[in-house]
Amino acid sequence: MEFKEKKSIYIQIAEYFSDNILKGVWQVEDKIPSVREMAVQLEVNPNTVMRAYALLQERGIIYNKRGIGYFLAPEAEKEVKSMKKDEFISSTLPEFYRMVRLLEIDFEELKEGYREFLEKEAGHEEKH
Amino acid sequence: MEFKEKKSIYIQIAEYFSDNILKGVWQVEDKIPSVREMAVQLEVNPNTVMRAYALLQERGIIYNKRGIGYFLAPEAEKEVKSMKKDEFISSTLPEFYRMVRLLEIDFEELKEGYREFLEKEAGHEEKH
Amino acid sequence: MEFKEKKSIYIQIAEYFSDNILKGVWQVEDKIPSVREMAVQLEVNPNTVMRAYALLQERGIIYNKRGIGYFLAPEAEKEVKSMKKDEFISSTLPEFYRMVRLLEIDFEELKEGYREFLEKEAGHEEKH
Amino acid sequence: MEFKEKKSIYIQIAEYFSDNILKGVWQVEDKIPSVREMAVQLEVNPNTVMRAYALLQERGIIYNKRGIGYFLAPEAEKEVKSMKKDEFISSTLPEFYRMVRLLEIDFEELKEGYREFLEKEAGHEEKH
DNA sequence: GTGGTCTAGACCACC
DNA sequence: GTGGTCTAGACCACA
Repeated sequence: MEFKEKKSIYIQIAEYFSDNILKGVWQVEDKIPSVREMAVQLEVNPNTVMRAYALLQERGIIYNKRGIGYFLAPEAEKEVKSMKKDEFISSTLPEFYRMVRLLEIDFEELKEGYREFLEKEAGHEEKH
Repeated sequence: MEFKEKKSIYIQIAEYFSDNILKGVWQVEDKIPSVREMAVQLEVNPNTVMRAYALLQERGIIYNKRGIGYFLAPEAEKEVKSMKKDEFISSTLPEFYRMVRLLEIDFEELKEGYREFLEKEAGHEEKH
Repeated sequence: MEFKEKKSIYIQIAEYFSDNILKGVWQVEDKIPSVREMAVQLEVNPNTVMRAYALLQERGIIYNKRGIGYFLAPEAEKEVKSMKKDEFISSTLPEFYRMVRLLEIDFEELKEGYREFLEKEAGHEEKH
Repeated sequence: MEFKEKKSIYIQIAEYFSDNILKGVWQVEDKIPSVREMAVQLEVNPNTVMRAYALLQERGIIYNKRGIGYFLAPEAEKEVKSMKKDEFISSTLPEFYRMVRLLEIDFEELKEGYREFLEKEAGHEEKH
């Protein structure tokens, strides 16, 4: 996994989990990798993974069984979805509209671009 | 002018200028307020304004006449537009598509939302 | 390290790094001293060091790993060399030619002077 | 006359005078243009011209007859020459040697470049 | 008046 | 520990 420059790493890790839950890759009650394991895999400081897990736990997406590990919460998918939706409405969408307006971009172009985006992603999926 | 919590102030100041240039509020060769003046007006430290101006100068949006002040560069509008477009394509748009896809949002809804956004903005303009 | 009066300190710090890279003292991927550390060592304010580092980063000579520190960029030497060469051609050389011409200096003398300069520098190196 | 970005304007004005004296364009005891006249001609603030004249006077290159104007000092050429030589030795030359060494430039190339520089300048002179 | 540099010291997010 | 941002206040050169 590669990290983008701008966002903090622990946020990107948390998003990686959220996205996979939303995509249905992981199922409720699954055990998720331990902090140490994840840290090695991502080549990241364990503290950073810890922080990502703490964030997810705080939002009710995962929970902890002491001495055993972290698990996906029963409500995980619902939580993630509502969280993402809030984020989309309060942050992504306004910024998007603002830019479209400033740059006088045609909405139809964007629709076309989205179609291409979906195709490209479908291509990626097949690879796995 | 109010500042958002997350973005650094000097970035927001720079964006405030960029946006106004794009909106045609300011014209090429206009003198922009002095560092100190702007600092008083925005209730921030002069250093912070200085930093915003330095950023804008570096990007060719404003230029300096020594001992006199800062002025909008001839290429200001072109520079801002190309800069914003790059940002949109490399950052805003991918994030937007990603979210739309994850949340399985209908594109027609967004189009409708955009129409409302424009109306709301038009309302704001009239107030001034 | 001593600073000259005329040039700003942060520029001199940046040049100190550039020169050392060009001389091969530092190698690609080396970690460079932290901002605070450097500030103590040079007896300047951390902000001043920060400014120098920001300048070097902007020019692609160093890069940052968040929470860890600054490192020499893979392209550091190439960047520095092309930068210095540009500076030499656009600034140092024309000024030099202009002065030589005005003062009607013999080029052979300068060649001799350069030989002495190299010897003197070699002497300095041995001291270390 | 156009001014370079980096050097302060009043220094550039002073250098413009020095250079012309050294080139023999102006002769001892010539009256030089009044501050106001010069300011209009150069499209510059009179204060700036004043500062340049003050600098030249301080160095014994021009002198002032009250109510009449500024004149080239008898020793003007000698003064300028010694001043420039000092500047060359203490500033231009060391910087030049330093760069030549860092960039590992061949001295013969520079000699060739100087020949071209002289030819180009000769061309310019003829135009006048 | 203008910008530009620097210090001292604080606070924050991140790893 | 790391960088990054910001404030307050000072001083300087320049037009």
